[in-house]
Amino acid sequence: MGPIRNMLADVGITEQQWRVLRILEESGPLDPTRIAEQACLLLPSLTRILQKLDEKDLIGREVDPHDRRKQIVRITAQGERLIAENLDTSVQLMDEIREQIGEDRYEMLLDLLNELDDQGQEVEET
Amino acid sequence: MGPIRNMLADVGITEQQWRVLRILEESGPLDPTRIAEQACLLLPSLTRILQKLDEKDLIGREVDPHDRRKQIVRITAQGERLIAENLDTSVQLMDEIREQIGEDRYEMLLDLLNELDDQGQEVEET
DNA sequence: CTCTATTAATTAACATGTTATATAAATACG
DNA sequence: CGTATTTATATAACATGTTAATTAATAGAG
Repeated sequence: MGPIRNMLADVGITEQQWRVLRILEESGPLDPTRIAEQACLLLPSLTRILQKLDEKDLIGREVDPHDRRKQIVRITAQGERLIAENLDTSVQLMDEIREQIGEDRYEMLLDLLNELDDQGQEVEET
Repeated sequence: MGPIRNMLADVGITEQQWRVLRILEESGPLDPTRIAEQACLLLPSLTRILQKLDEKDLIGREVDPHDRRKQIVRITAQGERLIAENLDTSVQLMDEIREQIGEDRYEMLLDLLNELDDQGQEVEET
């Protein structure tokens, strides 16, 4: 179990749920499609994750009054509290990982993964 | 859907099942623990994959006579035929991916991922 | 030799990945 | 205006990832 996964298990959420929460906290209210883009998740996965976060009262959802197909998802005060209580530890753990592999190598890895991801998108469009 | 996944879907197996089959074809009969190591799979996942491959008669299994806790898993003639009929296409598709990202970058990516794996770390974005 | 600890594999329970399909609402268009 | 198409989200069905618990067999200590 990764150290970050350990920490999150203690507060009862998964890595993806944490990821979605952080996106909502940083970017403000969003509709599911945009959350999925930012989190690199497919919509069926995101649907389930939002249902879990909703049950835990970490997010709230309203129908978009301008387009009733859409939702507006926003983090709750309780969700913000959960982030505030764990962000420092999370950042610290990420720093340790970056240190162990090396800052430059870490950046390179992220670049390569993004490049691979971009390529995957192109292939889909044919 | 990735191009390789597409090809495998046509013959009715998944990428992981293909991966396990190829390991058995290259390395010969193995016990599940060693297959899991080579395929970077956890044993519970491998257990299910072996069950599926067994149902499709692509592998066979016997109890190890020297240690009856262990199994000896081997690919069947039908499994070897499936690989023979698809290996060329698979290698071709992988070559295309390597070309698109670049040979040097591809090697670098594999190195970095192996390094991460050696450290027992995981790619976790906060 | 017996009892306990360890090992190999499986099962259970839950979360996510992936593709196909469904449903409702908005848009396009004749 | 009414119907066909598109868009946003959800559901279904199956495969895998992940951790804990279980079972059967072996190895080891006393």
